[in-house]
Amino acid sequence: MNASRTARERVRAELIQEITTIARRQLATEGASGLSLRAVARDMGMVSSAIYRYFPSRDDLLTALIVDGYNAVGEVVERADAACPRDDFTGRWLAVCRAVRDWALAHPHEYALLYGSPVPGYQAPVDTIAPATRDTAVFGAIIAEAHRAGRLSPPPVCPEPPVAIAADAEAVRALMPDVSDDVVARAITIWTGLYGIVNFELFGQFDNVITHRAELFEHNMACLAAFIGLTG
Amino acid sequence: MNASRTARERVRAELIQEITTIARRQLATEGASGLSLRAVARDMGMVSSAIYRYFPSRDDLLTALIVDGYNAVGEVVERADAACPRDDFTGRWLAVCRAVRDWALAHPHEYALLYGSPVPGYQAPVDTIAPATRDTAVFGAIIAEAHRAGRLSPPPVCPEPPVAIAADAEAVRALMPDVSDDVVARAITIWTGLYGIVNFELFGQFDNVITHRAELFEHNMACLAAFIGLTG
DNA sequence: CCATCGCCAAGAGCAGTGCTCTCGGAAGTT
DNA sequence: AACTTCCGAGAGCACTGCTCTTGGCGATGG
Repeated sequence: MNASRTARERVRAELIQEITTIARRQLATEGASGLSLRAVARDMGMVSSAIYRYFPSRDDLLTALIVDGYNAVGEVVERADAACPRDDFTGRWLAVCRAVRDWALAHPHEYALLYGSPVPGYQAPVDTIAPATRDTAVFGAIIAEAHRAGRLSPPPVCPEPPVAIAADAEAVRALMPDVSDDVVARAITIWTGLYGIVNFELFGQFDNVITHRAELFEHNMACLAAFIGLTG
Repeated sequence: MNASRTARERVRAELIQEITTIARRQLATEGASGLSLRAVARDMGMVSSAIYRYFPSRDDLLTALIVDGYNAVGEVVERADAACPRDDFTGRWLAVCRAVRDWALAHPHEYALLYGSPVPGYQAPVDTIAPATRDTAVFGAIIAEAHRAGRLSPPPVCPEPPVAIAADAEAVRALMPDVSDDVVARAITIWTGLYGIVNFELFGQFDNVITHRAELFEHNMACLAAFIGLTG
């Protein structure tokens, strides 16, 4: 029957859920390299080989955690954006920046798994691509809507973008239609700038140098907003 | 005698050198997590326990590689800067940016060890601090000398930096005397921006999105130079 | 209702890891 | 020549990811 089969499937799904939950807890305390299938099995009162019924390899478990992580940061970013007045574009940008940083500080090991050095030998499967673009889509929407509302006027400090990046810009424009190549390039600049400063804070480059990190971050993001020409 | 003692010391130093060389080769091919003391020992025809006479733990070997890595990128940056006319500040900035990116692309695993996710449980000892600031010192010098030469005029796009970061700015000013808090904040922005884009390129965030990476990088760095007000 | 098939936990086992300990020999010191 | 120090070798511990086999339990089909 379908019912019984779904019962089987249900307990299976629940076990998978429990495995990822325990794995995420381990990831949070030990870090990615300390994630051990055997330890997860021990925590569940199972034998290590049983785990392999649900995750064929450690990398598959990592993939599940990565997908969860991208979705978590994506959701946090979407919520932060949604909580802002639609026409406060600078506010929306700052809100999503704070959301990213706060989530990163709260889940440093998960963040490192997403945006840090890739695990050697690990090739991100296609399943991770879609969740990985959730936050980026929000950024793109903010820029696109600000542009459409006429609230985007980039100050003329940048040189003209080279023609070589026109093709890439065309692809990126899927996220933010109608903006110029110059704006696309600036968007990439502030996008990488956001994650660059979060990386430096989390990965230790600010140690012994910068102490008022929240204030610096806030100011930095405001400057990047001004750099791309967000007004208000 | 001193001579014999130094003979002992010399063969010891040579062995340490050989260990780090082999370890660096392994790091380049396998990545940090694939670095194995036993494999290094095998490559040297030693038994694994003998390695511990020279490096008390795997982390100590990692530390040696990290120090070497910081010095390598520091030297590359210094050379790139030194090859430029002293008063071509924009050119110097772009040259060091390219040097960082080229080195990162040539030594991805070493770069990841320096600027990627920290190895869990690994605490960078004080020995790594000084080498880690070699590249930063070059950046600071470029900004400072441009300011002194009157060739630094930041466009007025940024809000005023908050007073909270004044203390940090004072510390950073050791690298670039006499500049304003605003310039310090912008310097941090372009500094994190440089490594942010290199991180994204190396760690896979540009995959399936950006193909003309050298051109985008070049343009991006030129924009950051304009952002901090480098003229010429 | 019974036989069958498929899923799954358990255990043993392999090859590898970091690291510790002991032992014996060689090199340097007095 | 005796002694101390250093160092390589080997065995061993606890751990890892992963594979294979075994046996049982539950769902399925006749």
